[in-house]
Amino acid sequence: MIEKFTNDKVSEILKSAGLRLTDARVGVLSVLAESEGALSQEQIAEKLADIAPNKTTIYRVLESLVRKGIVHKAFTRERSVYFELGDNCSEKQCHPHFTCTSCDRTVCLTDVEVPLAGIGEKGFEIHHQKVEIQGLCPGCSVEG
Amino acid sequence: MIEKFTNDKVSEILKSAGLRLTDARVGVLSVLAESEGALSQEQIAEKLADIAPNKTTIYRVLESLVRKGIVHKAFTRERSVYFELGDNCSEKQCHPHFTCTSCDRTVCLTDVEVPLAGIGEKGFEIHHQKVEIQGLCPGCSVEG
DNA sequence: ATTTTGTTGCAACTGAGTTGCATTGTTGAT
DNA sequence: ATCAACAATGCAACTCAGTTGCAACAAAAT
Repeated sequence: MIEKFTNDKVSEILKSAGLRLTDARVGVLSVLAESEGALSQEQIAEKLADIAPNKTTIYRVLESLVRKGIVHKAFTRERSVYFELGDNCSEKQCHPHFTCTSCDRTVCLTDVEVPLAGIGEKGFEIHHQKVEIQGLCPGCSVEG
Repeated sequence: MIEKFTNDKVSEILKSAGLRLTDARVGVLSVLAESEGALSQEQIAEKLADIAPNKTTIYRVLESLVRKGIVHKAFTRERSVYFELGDNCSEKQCHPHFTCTSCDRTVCLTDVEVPLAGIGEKGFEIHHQKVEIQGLCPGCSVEG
């Protein structure tokens, strides 16, 4: 598997965003870069057991990264927020997320495009459009 | 303003869903029917001050209504879930919700259609697609 | 090296939503 | 109308993701 982000790349991202280079930030960003899908604070904490940052720190790191647009809040499940890198999203739209109601897994549909809602002429200015889909994933729809 | 649902209509909906007719259920359903937008448990409780059902009851009523598809979880904001009637949604898609990042209001775009993601040939079976939009509402985008 | 300023850890807190259980209300059969 | 069966309710205690205040600390600028 190809490392999406080298350590140098992570440093560069943080620097150019005007964020200080700290172990926690590098850790969180690396974990998100290596993950297939979005992760909750708890999942990030598990993967950072070696540097074991406090959960408050992880939340604050995520907050700073979200503010800079580097990380997105992908969706909320079971009362927890799931975070992911914003690099698989176009300017105004995140890739859709599909959650299977049978096997309960969530999949990132990074190659799927859904057009922006046509609400420009009504005076709305779209900054960000998010699509969430529920249904049966390929595996479960065959079995059913 | 036109009452969307008469009391008889509410009774009928509950009966045909196989749900018992109780004060709490009629209350919650009426409140949602009369509301412009989605409401949280707390907002529903405020509007039901006359019958003052316990918050547990409201959560359980909402759960039963969601299970029957009468009510939808529209979106999550500030860690609370907002509920609305499912009657402004087509079979497989809810109307989009727009949240203004300036005035912080959320608007139901009931007349806006966004096509379903084209993921059928990949084996996904879409049951429900939800669209959330952030940006500036007509009022705020003029001022800015 | 020192100052400035942003970051971290800790412990205590918040509050939306949940759970178990005793009580009450709805419904359908008699 | 009465009653049994079962579903719905209220209450109090709980859960747990996320937040807050503050003191200690570390990164970057001088």
